[in-house]
Amino acid sequence: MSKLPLFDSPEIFQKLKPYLKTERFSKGAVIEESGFISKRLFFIQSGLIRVFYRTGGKEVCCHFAKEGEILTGIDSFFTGNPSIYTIQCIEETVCHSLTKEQLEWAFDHVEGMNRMGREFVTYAYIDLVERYNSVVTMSAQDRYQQFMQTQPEMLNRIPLGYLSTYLGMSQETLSRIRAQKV
Amino acid sequence: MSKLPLFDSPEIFQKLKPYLKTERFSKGAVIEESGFISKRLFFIQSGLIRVFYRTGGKEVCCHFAKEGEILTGIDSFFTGNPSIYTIQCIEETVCHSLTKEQLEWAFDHVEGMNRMGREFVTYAYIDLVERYNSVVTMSAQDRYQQFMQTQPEMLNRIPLGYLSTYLGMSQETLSRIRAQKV
DNA sequence: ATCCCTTTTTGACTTAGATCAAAAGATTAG
DNA sequence: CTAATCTTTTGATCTAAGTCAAAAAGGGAT
Repeated sequence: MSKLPLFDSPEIFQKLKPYLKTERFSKGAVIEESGFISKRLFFIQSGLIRVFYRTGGKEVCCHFAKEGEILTGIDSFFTGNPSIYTIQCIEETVCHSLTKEQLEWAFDHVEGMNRMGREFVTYAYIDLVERYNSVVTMSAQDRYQQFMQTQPEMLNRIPLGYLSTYLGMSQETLSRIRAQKV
Repeated sequence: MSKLPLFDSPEIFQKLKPYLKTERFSKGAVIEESGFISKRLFFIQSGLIRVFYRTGGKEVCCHFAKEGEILTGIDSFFTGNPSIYTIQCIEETVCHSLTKEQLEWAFDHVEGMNRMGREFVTYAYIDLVERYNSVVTMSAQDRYQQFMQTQPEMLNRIPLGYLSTYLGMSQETLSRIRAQKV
């Protein structure tokens, strides 16, 4: 869900600080379960998180967020409907969170916050458009190559089974592509 | 790119009115060409527009926008880089437009504008996530069914060749699906 | 170490959807 | 109205990637 200037913006960070709730989650911990209303926006201090949903008996990862990034069950958080997404830690993770009410308050009262929110979502949107286009027009192999080039450091951090669903291919296919057998 | 409350929000509309440039484009007219910086945000009064990019010698539609909706070469408009998208009218179209500078001004000076912008992009994002998930997890047939159910009125307005690339399948496949031969 | 459990790889087979090519229908212009 | 052009359909292959199944490789715990 793209980078957020929060950690780079001391003024905003100072203003939000009193409201931020800091927590540590262990590897494998589920932070938010699907079926519930997403109540928090998370600013990740350290660690790695995946967002996935279940369909046809399978889990499909639709997002990974690591240190310095932000995430939420965006559908639910902004609409108030139960979320289809489950948020789970891939690594031990420390993050700060803000409730929706606090965020709304911040949008109205913290100078630059609304703009930051708008810019954040805009970049998230642009990222997603690229990802969308890549599934529609590129081969599985090319998608993997692209991921490898743009986020090589993630290859060792994300389990293959999660990555394959994120890239829109089966685990077997990803394994074969990695072994250059395709 | 989802609905925008502009036309439903008389106050905002009144404030923006002096800056809006109204134009009529004929069917097939190219409003913005790829390779250039997208300078305008369009509020569509009537008609139908497609946004596409070229890849591997083909045109891939990534968005359709009709009356009441808003669009822009979002990547370029917000980042200032040359756009990869071309915006073209599928039907004769009337729209109002705002330059980036005017929009920025509005974000800072028109009450409720920043929020509107943020909400607009948020809904656009949520829509896109669904679309993304549908290409990753659904069959071509199911994607067509879904489109048919959610926007049946568009079926007669969008040429098949455009729709197929939007749905991420070949024109032949879409034709066969429509004829229930798949 | 050894056992258990999870993740990854490999193999054999199937299939959805692509591609290529050509026919049939629509539109538009003169 | 007819020619020219664009759009859609149909048919015959072909192939990338999925599925199913089993073997191999890693990682923790005891």
